[in-house]
Amino acid sequence: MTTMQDVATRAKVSAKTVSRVFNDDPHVTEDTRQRVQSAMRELKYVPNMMARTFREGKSAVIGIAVPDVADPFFAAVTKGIELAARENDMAIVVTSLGDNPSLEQSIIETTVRHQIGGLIMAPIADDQSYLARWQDSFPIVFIDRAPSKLNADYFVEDDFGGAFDATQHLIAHGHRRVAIVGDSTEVPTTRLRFQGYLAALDAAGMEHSEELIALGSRDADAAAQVCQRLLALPDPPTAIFSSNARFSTGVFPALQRMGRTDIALISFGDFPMADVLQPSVSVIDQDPRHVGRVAAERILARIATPAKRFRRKNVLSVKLIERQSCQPAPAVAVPVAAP
Amino acid sequence: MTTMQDVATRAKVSAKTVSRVFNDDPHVTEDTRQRVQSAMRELKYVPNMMARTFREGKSAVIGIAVPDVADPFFAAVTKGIELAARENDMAIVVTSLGDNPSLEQSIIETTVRHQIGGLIMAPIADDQSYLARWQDSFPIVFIDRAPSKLNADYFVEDDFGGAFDATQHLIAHGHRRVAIVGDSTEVPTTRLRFQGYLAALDAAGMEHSEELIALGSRDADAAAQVCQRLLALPDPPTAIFSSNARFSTGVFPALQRMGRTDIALISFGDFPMADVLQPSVSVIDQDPRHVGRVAAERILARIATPAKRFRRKNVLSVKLIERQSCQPAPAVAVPVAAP
DNA sequence: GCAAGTCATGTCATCGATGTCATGGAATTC
DNA sequence: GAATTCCATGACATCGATGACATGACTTGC
Repeated sequence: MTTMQDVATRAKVSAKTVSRVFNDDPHVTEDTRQRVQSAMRELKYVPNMMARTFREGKSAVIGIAVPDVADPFFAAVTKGIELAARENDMAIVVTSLGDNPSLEQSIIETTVRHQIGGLIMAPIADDQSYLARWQDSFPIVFIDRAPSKLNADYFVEDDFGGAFDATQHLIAHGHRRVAIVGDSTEVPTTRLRFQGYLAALDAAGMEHSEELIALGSRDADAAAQVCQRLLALPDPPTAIFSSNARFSTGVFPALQRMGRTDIALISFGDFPMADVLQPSVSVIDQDPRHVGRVAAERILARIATPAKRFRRKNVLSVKLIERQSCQPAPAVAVPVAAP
Repeated sequence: MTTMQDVATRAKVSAKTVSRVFNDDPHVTEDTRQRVQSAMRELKYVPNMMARTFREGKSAVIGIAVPDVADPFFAAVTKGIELAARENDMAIVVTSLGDNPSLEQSIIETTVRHQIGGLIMAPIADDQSYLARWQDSFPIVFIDRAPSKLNADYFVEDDFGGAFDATQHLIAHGHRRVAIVGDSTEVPTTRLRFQGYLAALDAAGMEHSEELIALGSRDADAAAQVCQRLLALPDPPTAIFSSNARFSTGVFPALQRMGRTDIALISFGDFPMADVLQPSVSVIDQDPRHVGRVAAERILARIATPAKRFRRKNVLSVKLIERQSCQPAPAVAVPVAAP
């Protein structure tokens, strides 16, 4: 690895002058500039990022911590962050938090040791107070879920509104028995989506029925089983609102295996191939790439102007993509007594 | 940020002694050890990774460069690398190379500035000779494609064998008109898959027909159009071998839009939801997570034992996952003259 | 013609952790 | 009791880039 000193020696100047040339300092004569530049070329000089940022005390790296980098949603978020970061010459270090909330803190602390210049995370635990002491070292932005027990910037989707729209969409198609499938309401995101669901039923003057509320599944497989149970009810749902994309990839095949593609389905969160399934699945799209971009831009803005004030809470709108999975409910939805 | 010096001052020792305590050096009395440790706790000391690795000249970070982090295949590879890296206390910095080969070098050079401890990349250009000068600074491992004009470790899937198996599978189901859709044969991976395709036809004693070779598409959309053209032929294919997963996500919907789900399809590379599409798509599975893991393990092994010799070329086996998309060819495959 | 200003370049210190060597006291050996 | 070894600890230099400040040459103004 050639250093500035190597280049300096070759160009017969001091290391400082090489630094000046490298950083386009105007106080260098054209002559020396030429000499230094050709020395750099000959020695194939590549700056040691780490030395620079070590000195600055802050690296040109944005840390990203999400539940799972391989999840299509977070992979797209990562892409969005990466593109925005690269435009500003920053790199990204990525970490998966997994699904064990108790590991969150130690994973984050490991990431933080790398002297990151900013952190973007989608939390999985319900207490981020441990991050407080880093807040004045580098900006922290939360995505997907708001932080708990910590004041920090966050960008979340409009969970309530999206769920409301999704449910309303089903109702508008004539469905009166609408089930909701999702994970635990202890997850704030899910709680909001559940509230949106209830609000939409309420707005339509409908009662919600406890048996159609199937929250608390752990994963896509569990969600699939829950569907079976729902459809076995005496008075089964004609439509299902899947409150997250990961579960939808379990719910859809389950419906298919049971031969019940007549059941309407709408998913909070788009997922791969949703548009080419039979029937294609209507979704509430969250535009993950955009989420990543705005989060990254906030980090960059906070780095550039630390004093400036920004809005902490940011709700990103979602939009309903209508496909085929929400056909009208069968005309004879209510069991009628024999005439 | 509290430094070792801060801790030292508080514990009334030198920074060096704090360093010793931190690194479990036995030459410290129990008494001082206690004092230092409590000082560390009180000040919430967290080591400055960057200072350490700057001194060492090499960071505890593995660089990953793939065409697109959001692509499900590479997202899964990344996950595999991450898991293996984390077990060894290494972080990962991820970069997307995009699809413009001429940018590869500059993107990689930007990544390299971060003093990475190793590099795992899936190249997109056809010349990696520019990496030669870093080869003795840190280990480099290629995945998915072998490097060009550079000697380095690589782990590739069995492109030839997988393509052979896929094609043979179609033939075994009675197909005699088997088309291949893919990108340019300038891509080594594609070239090998094409050769596997030809070899399988040959092994079955079949001639290949030029009109069924539809290579050179740029993206999934182009591949979709190519399918239309294929099916419009006077003597159209009854089966299609899609030589990469990304294109399959274009080919499948195209067949569906044309109402030609009777056409058999097999994809080199699994893709999300392939198992729940109608019909579900048979694929050659590459196990991306495993690819990531073995690549990371090689990097770690090279770091741990630089002198040891390893096998450069590593071909990972692939396996055929049979689903529904390869039904037998229609019995009346050849147009017959009216009796 | 000389003081003040301008400008190219260099010297030194710094960021935090740690390897190298020095120091000085205690323990051990003959 | 003197010589030797051991051991805890500290002082200093180091990694590479760069900010603060110094230096010395040359220009400008009156």
